[in-house]
Amino acid sequence: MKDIIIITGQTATGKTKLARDYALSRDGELINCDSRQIYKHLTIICGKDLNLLQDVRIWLYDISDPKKYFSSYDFKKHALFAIEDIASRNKIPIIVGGTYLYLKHLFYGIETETIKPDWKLRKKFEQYSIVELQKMLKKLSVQLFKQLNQSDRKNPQRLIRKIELATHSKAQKPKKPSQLPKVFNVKIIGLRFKNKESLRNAVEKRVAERIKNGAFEEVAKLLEAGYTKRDPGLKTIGYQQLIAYFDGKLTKDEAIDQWITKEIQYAKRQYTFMKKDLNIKWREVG
RNA sequence: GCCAGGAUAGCCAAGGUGGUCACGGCGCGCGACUGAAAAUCGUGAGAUCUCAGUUCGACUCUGAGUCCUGGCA
Repeated sequence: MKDIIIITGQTATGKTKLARDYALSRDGELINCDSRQIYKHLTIICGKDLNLLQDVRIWLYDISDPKKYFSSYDFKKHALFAIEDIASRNKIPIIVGGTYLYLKHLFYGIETETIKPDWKLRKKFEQYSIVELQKMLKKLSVQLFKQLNQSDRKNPQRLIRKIELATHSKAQKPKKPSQLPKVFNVKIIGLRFKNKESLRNAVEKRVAERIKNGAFEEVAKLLEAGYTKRDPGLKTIGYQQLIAYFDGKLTKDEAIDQWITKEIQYAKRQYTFMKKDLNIKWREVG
């Protein structure tokens, strides 16, 4: 059995640093599993720590354009390739990042993964109301609608995805999902904060640092280059708030406060999602 | 000091010829989430400035007080 180490957990817990330590001490290579660090040009606000990683190889960094959508399926494909490459050279793959959906997809697979996004369809239904989307889905497949929980029934993104599945299921039968081969001995480490205070402290400190490092300048440059708040890569905490500031919708202080708040809320959501995975071994920080 | 306006949850804020559980938004708590996930969504707990009066009943009307905002001095 070959070892593979996963380092995930809440934002701002120091995952990258821990991953680097492992990579150095156990001769490993990193695979990024942070849905934002996938993107080129997003550096300061999403915290690519290039200094920390000078002596370690990292995969899946800066591989997609912020205007392009990058899915958990895309991640899985790239990650499987990297894992195989790393392991074939007898090094240890170390996956690091807080995007649990990506990990979930990689480890446990997704049954409907062969039905790919239909952008024309998504575009079309974007403007539909919840009620209209629900009607549409019920018309196509009462079954799929019934399987949705209370929350998903009012979630436009998920309703649209289900409509997508319903309209394409006839043409493409889902094959067996591919996922991480069982030959690996997987160790998942999750980092989480001891309490709310330590989380808030860490986030505040990190935001202040990123502002000092040029967060505002980074956003200005992206806007100048033609990126907008609607681009997949920029639908990201930090960028959204600073863009609102540049648009005159928020004051500087409001933008910074909201950035911090959203980051804290995100950390909470991450843990809510991850704690259901009993394979994660938790370590507290803060 | 005078005139005018205002005081509703941690913050912003609607309301009604006086009558069951006072509209929302943000934040906060909890949760969902199988090709958008730093996304998207569900759900819960929080309030009528103080005192007195009118009334069967006042957050809503009257009076006094306190505080805030603008104008005049």
